[in-house]
Amino acid sequence: MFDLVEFRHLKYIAAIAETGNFTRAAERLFLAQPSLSKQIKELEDGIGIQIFVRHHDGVRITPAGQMIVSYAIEAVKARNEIIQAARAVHGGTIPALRIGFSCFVQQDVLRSLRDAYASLFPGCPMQFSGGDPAQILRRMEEKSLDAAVLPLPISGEQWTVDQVASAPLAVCMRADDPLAQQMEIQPSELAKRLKIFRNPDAHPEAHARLLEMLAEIGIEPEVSSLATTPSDIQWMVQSGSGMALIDQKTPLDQSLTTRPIASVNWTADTAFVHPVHAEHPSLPVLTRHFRKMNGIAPAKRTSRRKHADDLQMTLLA
Amino acid sequence: MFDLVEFRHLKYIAAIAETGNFTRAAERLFLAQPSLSKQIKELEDGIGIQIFVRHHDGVRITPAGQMIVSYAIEAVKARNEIIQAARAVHGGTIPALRIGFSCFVQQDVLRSLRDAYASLFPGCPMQFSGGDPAQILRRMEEKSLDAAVLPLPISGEQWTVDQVASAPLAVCMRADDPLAQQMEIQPSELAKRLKIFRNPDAHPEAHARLLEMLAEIGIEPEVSSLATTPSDIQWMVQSGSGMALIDQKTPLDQSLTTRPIASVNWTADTAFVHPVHAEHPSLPVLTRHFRKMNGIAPAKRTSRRKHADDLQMTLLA
DNA sequence: GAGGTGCGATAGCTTCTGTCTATGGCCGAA
DNA sequence: TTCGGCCATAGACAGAAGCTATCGCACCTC
Repeated sequence: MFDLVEFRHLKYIAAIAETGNFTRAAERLFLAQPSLSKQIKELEDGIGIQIFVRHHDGVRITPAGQMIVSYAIEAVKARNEIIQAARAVHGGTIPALRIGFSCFVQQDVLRSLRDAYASLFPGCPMQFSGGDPAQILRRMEEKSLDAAVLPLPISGEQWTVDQVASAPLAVCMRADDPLAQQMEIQPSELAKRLKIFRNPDAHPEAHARLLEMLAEIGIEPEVSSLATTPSDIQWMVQSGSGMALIDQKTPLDQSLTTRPIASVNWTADTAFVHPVHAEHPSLPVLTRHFRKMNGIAPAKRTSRRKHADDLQMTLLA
Repeated sequence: MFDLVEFRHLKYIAAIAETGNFTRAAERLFLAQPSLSKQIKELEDGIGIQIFVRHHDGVRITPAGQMIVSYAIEAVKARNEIIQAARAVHGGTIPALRIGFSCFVQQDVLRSLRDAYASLFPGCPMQFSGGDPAQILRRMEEKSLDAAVLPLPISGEQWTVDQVASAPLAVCMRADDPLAQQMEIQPSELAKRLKIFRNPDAHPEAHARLLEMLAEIGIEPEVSSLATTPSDIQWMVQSGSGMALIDQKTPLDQSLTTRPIASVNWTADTAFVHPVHAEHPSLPVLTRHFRKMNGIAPAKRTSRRKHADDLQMTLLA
């Protein structure tokens, strides 16, 4: 009974749903319209579900049909991508996936990426190479890297960006700093002490954005120390050169601590980035994988607060 | 080229992979062995991927084949479940999905569930009903509820449990409490002041687990106030009856605040639970949906700290 | 209201293909 | 050597998917 449903049908269903019209769907499928009608009718009868309601001016989709339509579109795309990727694996034409990453990206993110890749592309090698975001983007443009894990923001039409992690942005300071007695750091206090930054050349866009955000809460920091790695930053903070802003998940030296900034809710976000016109055959599958996660994730997305009060549920006792 | 691949093939591939043998797979599929051989051969030739390596004593799976095999198994199952569910929707035989929830579950989790259901089962009604976890489990056994969103732990062979949210477990206290000046609460201090608990009858397993965890860090609390809702707890804390442990995401009254417990990393986890032998036709699809999220999720799962810290334990709210 | 237009359904024929049975080749165990 | 297990090949056949031609229906225009 389920076996009546073949990919062929799913493709037809997707085309009909997208054109809203058997005739045009048939054209798009290079098929005669009666063939299409017949296939769909037999399918509907076979599985006992009416998918489309025929009108004189096209078709409407039933609720049950909508379920099938969404599924069909997804399923066909997934099939094609998997086969494409498996073909590449089989042909041995999968070169190592060359991933660039910033040393400011948390290791567990890289680990997750590695694990996901290993399970999706068994036996296919990866190469990781660290570097500045600016340099890594350049290397992706030169095609000496396939993809990267980088701190946001990354803008530009040429990049496909999927956020994969997010952590609060916090003030890093010495644990024995008097300010560490406070729960949160006030912007006014931060303004005087925030002096350690990443080298702006490493990720100009992120630096600019950070300064912009600081300006919004009235901070125009004196940028006096430039670091290139998280341990540089920690060393600088430790040696008393000032405070820094870091990803709260960064593993910290014992002598250091972090505090949130009062009245804001900033995050350090990390994304999986690759050129829109990807070259490496694994990228569509990987991207699909990430999108699924972010899609309609139940809970976990604190940013969903938007609908805070539209919640109306039938309460039964 | 992709269109050569039909569900029929995926079913065959899955059967061959599972039996390791064309002949037995053919039997299982009620098919003559040559038909199967021919189908697979044509498929392999068509898409240009060798999936199986034929030996005199059966078949091995190539790496590219492995990708396709895993995909095939998943895809066939997904198709069947979707059709099953759509059939139920179409037949109007989908009774309202009756969800029980504990009032200690954060609303955004319920909202996500509602949204996911609405998008997977357009037009199908839900009914929510609040209550104690113990009572809700009982009602699921009696089949007056289909599924529930509950704090972990939930054990027992009869339940299918999928974690859907997790938040740090924190100490809830008055904002003007002297201890609120501290960043973290030491277990020794907590021991004296922790007095407010959920009614143990509401979720005996969680209560027991909480006491066990507290014992591990040397706390044997005096359980002097019993609450049945988060607002009870907040009221009790506010009125000076002691401290409580709560999900850090709980919306707090202004006069209250939370602090982490020093040296541990406990979380309050929430799960989607239903009887293993589910009755409601949407449950396979919903569960599949949640599993996808949790599967190989790249980062985002703060609860993954387990690796770093054995002390981390699944807990209650 | 007559005729035109756009859409889907039906009928009948053709072609393709998935399945069957029968058989062959290969390898290892008895 | 022979037998048994396994997969591949060959040829026949039936069913299914496709095509063309045509119909029916609703709506629009004049």
